[in-house]
Amino acid sequence: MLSRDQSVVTIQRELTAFARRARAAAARMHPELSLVSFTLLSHLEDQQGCRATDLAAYYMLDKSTISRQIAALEKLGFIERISDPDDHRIQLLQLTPAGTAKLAEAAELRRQAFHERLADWAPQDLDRFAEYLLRYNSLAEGGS
Amino acid sequence: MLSRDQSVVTIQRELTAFARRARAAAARMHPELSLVSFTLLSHLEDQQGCRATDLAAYYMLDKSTISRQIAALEKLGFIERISDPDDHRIQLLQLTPAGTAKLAEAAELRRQAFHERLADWAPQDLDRFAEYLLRYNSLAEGGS
DNA sequence: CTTCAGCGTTGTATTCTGCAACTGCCCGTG
DNA sequence: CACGGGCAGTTGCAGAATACAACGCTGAAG
Repeated sequence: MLSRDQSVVTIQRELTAFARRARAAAARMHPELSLVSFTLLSHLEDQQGCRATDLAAYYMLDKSTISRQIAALEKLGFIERISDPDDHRIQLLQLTPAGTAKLAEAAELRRQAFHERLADWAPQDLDRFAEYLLRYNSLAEGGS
Repeated sequence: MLSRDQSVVTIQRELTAFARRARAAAARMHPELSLVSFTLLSHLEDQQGCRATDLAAYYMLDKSTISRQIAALEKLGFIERISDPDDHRIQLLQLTPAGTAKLAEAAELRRQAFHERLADWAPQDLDRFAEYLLRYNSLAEGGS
């Protein structure tokens, strides 16, 4: 077994390597939907809609970046803005049917790719890997 | 236990979420060294030097992108190019002492952050998580 | 009413990235 | 030996993503 420090270094290195390739890999899988767009749509689906500021906070992006991404996605017809009647500063962002469909299509491509890559894994290993990632990311949510 | 499909979907989602934040997180940790620069330097250290083309292939980046990154890192004095005497097309890229020091400094910051985040984990879980990531990435190396 | 804070947009500059064209070099074939 | 093809790397160019700062609008607190 690796020492604690070796394990941490390995985890760090491998997660970084993955992150480094994720953008290009996502772009190859579905050229029309960048990694950012894809994750934003996913988030909207999971959350059943949310505000632009929430997206910015969650993904550590500037609100201006989100604003432009949102504008592009709206122009494509994938999301719509619903003004909050109580507070006109707030826009609730939601997926349109077209956006839901597009997201499902991209997600299916990704799902297939992941399934292929993980085809050889034992179910127990998959389960544990998923659990570890969840645990890691839940810790990361608060800060760095 | 989760079903195989649930596990795969979770792995996909969580890896993507991590990738989405990695750049910003890395930028906050050491503003002088972008995620790309950091990973390139790390790769050079691990491999004891390699060619620009190898970096491009490994990280799925265009060779022009690598070329520019390399040029910037050379200008900063972090790497040096050594022409292969047998084949003048080839440049062996290597870390300079300054590059090694800079990398160590950034790596230490990252290592601390990871250690903190993983402080609560049992050694066995760390070991398995590291193993899973290695296994996943080694499969990914060839293609998507 | 006035001031302040929160949400979102827009202007501007920087950085990253890919594609295509180009140079220089190596190697195999005729 | 000359030539053509292929590999390594660079550069010109354009597009996208991003951050920072300044602004406008709205709501809330005093």
